[in-house]
Amino acid sequence: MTDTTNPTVDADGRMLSDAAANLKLYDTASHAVEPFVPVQPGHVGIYVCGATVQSSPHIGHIRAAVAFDVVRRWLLRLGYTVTFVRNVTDIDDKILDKAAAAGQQWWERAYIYEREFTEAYDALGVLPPTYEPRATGHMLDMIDLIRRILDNGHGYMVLDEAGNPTGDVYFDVPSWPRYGELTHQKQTVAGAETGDEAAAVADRMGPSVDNTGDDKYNPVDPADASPDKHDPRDFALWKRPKPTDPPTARWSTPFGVGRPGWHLECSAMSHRYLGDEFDIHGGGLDLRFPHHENEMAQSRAAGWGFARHWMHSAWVTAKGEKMSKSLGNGLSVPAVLAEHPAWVVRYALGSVQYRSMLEWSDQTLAEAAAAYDRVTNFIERAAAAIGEQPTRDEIEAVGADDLPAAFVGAMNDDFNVSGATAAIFTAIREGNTLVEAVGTGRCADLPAAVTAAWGAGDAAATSDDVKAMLRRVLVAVRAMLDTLGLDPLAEPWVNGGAAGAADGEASPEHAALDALVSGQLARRAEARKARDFNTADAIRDALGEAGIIIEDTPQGSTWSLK
RNA sequence: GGUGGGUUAGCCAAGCGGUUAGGCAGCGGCCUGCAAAGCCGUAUAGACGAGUUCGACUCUCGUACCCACCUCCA
Repeated sequence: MTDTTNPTVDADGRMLSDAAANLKLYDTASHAVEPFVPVQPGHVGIYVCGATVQSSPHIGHIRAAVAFDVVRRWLLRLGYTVTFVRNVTDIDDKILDKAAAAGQQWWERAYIYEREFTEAYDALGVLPPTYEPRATGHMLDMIDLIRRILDNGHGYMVLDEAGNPTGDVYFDVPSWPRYGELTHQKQTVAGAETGDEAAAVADRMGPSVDNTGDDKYNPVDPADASPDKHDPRDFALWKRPKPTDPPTARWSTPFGVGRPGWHLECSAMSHRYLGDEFDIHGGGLDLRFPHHENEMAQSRAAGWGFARHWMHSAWVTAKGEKMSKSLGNGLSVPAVLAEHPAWVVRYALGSVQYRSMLEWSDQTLAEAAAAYDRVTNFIERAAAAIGEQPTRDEIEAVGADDLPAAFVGAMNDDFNVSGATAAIFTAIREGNTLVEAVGTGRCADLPAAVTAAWGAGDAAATSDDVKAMLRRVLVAVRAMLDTLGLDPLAEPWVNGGAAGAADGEASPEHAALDALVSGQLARRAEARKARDFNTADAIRDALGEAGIIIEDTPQGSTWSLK
């Protein structure tokens, strides 16, 4: 059934939405928002740098994961198939050091924190990656990559006096004139040499070094400058063991015994799962330089096209400071989830565009909690008004072209989630108007904006027409929320204490509570009917004391947990 | 010093050369026995200085301030 002449249909016959043609991304390398064109029509390959599993995840780590989860979910809505790779760095100096200090095996520590990260991702509705490679599982890929770089003349081994490999292998930065093409850092100290394009570009932008050749703002620490390096910019591809490294952290290679350099891992793993050239490489902003610059140099020096677009997510700040600087103060994900519902945390993390700094504060969380109430109130009221709650299958099947244009435009504009959220709230407001119309039976005089957006044609006004409109709003709202990972009736929220299990089976506890509360509500309804408001208010107050909130509607009273 | 990002009303946060962003908080109204929820309306903006323009928050230049990254080991 595949129509290979139609570029909007991929190899699996999956339809790409019309909206997919308008997706634009900011690219770190070009510093511009530009149209997204995939390497392979209908398919997107993404590699995101995952965690170095050395300690518990904090809110800053998870923000990046949520940001790229939204990227992935929107690409899926657009109709793309997506191969999403997020690695685990499970061998690293810090892991070795911290494990040794804690009396752990390094792999023991890595596994413990890898599980914590996985639990955090799951709790916040971050979809599992298509592949989640560990660095230690890809030694052969790394060795192959080093060999390619050496063969191409862009790296060198450090030999001992007897001419044997020491285990140190460096990337030869001066041999790669395109070095700096991602972050455009100033590359030369002694002035631009001929042929160094990046340096020439950098030099045109202005000098970074004073007349004496010193750079007081960026001094090179002599202790860090290995005498084996040919150039101070060269970075390690492979590292000989430190005396303190345990025997289990040493791998034999043609270049000597040792372990991988940090940058090498991601180049090797991204190539294994995504091939020579792929669409998007993401990560936290602090990875731009040197990590991603070096990855790019390595992979391209190995002869691969590597990533076409670079996306970097910004910080979470606390009191204006980058989160990582204020660690140890209860902002680990488990600590935050102990105090706030997961949905609220996810909303707060995803409430601004990925390139904007996100200030983490009580107010951020309070606004997210208010958003939760507004969203779930609408979803419950709308479902009650139309007599059903659309299934998850129906929500997931909604394509980008069926969503409000304002939402699509915002998401296509480099994932402007603020604009997208505005579209959701606008739809909720219009949906609430329809809920009122159904409840009161006054269906004749709906606002023109509402019928224009959700009506099926002429401005008919029967109750069934209004319900049909409301159903469209409800499906669209939930699908938009789902694109942000926030449909309250999706996993993991639906079983995680979210109110209103309208789509699923109620828990036994909920059923028991419902029976008890319903009895009280029946008593109260009788009291109200008899205009005995003292009794009615007393019942409401008593339930309120127990954390149960009563709301009176034209269809009767409902309850929910505070 | 280099590189990148930013400065929008009480707070958070968008689009847009002239037409309501959105949310939270506030105020007025409707609905309600009273609430809650919801709906309608509404005040307070665009760091500063110049320029382009019939018109700039939006474009250009400059200034100030804030934040981050800067060479294995975020």
